[in-house]
Amino acid sequence: MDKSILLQHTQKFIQLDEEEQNYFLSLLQEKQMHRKDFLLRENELCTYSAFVLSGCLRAYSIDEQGVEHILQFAPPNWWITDMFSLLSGKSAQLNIDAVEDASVLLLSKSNQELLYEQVPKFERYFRILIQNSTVASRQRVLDNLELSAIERFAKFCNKYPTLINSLPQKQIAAYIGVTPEFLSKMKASYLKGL
Amino acid sequence: MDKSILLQHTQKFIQLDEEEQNYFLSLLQEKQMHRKDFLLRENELCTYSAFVLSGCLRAYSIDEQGVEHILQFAPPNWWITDMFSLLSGKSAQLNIDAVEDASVLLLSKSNQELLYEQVPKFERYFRILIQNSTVASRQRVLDNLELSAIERFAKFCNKYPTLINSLPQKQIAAYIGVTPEFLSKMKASYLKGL
DNA sequence: TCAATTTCTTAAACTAGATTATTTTTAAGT
DNA sequence: ACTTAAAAATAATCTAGTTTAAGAAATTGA
Repeated sequence: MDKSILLQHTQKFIQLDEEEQNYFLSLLQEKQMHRKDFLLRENELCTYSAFVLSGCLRAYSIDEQGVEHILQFAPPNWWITDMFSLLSGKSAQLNIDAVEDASVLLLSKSNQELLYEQVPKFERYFRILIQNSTVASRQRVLDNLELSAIERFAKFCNKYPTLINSLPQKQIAAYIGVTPEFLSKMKASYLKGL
Repeated sequence: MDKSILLQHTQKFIQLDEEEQNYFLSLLQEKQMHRKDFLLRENELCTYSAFVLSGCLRAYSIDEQGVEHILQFAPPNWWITDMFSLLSGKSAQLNIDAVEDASVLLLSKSNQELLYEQVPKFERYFRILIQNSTVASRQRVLDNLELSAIERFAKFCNKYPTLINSLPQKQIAAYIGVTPEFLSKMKASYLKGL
């Protein structure tokens, strides 16, 4: 699988010479995943971040009643990890698996630290990504506070137009925070309104 | 007001020599605030981050019906800003004001960039803070998805035991995502249950 | 210190969204 | 292609949390 899309991604934020690019790639490990394969399970230790080359992963938790709640989808060009576990060294609350066949590049925590030491520019690269991620998750907190279920659904459709068709509706419901039954009902009454 | 608590804070994450410390402090501007004074208003451009020395600030948005939704409280030792506006240069959706008399240190965006150039260690300092902030806001997204209002209230009490007494109940409601009336009701039925 | 404003409580009526259950449709694995 | 399982739709019932309203308590600032 072609790793150049990751280099294109880094180039948006920092300038790397040939040697730095090769060093970066040498720290990564490629992995092919099939639908439903896990990258991380609850209670394990998360030691990797993953960059998605193709396919799609998701990060989710399972509550006491066994219901899944999806924190993040990662289509191509996205990083995904359990940052809490990765940083704290405590066991993960999140599961990460593939919603469809996927190919990812893994960066281990120790290699990431090595990378920061050898090529300090990467402090900036990851700082910027994490900033964006903070902005996004804060916005989602606000959305949950101020928007109704229908509005959250509409926003999801605008934000992830590609996912909307490839993803089971059930998982969209688990992301926006409603039951699958209610999402179905919302769609029906929305279509009726046309 | 004593700026040393900020230096103590940085020292938890990076080691600075005397000169670097003084340089850092020279980039900061102290500001005294009274209760209800604004640091930022919706639709303005956010150009500062603030570190709270004493008192308490909050960041919130106001929806179409005029209802406030609180994204963050910032007691002493916390940074607060509208990261979206600061980074994008677009106008703020957030208001930031003081919930009680406060004293803060302001770091302008341009001084922050200067700081990254002059003392690259600060890339690390802010990266770590932002990482923690991402972890916290992602956890809050999950909490909103999986916890009931009572559970969110209990979690808030555990997490901010000091705020619980100094803060109007109305604002706690605006943070956990319920109406003040329902929070009052929850408290009453909880106490009855004892 | 006292009026004015804001905050808190209580309670009844209401609604967005959950739950449970059944049927139909779609997709997956062999 | 076939079989089994998973996902989606529909509908009736139920409930956590909202809305509206009005009085009591607490803060505030002048």
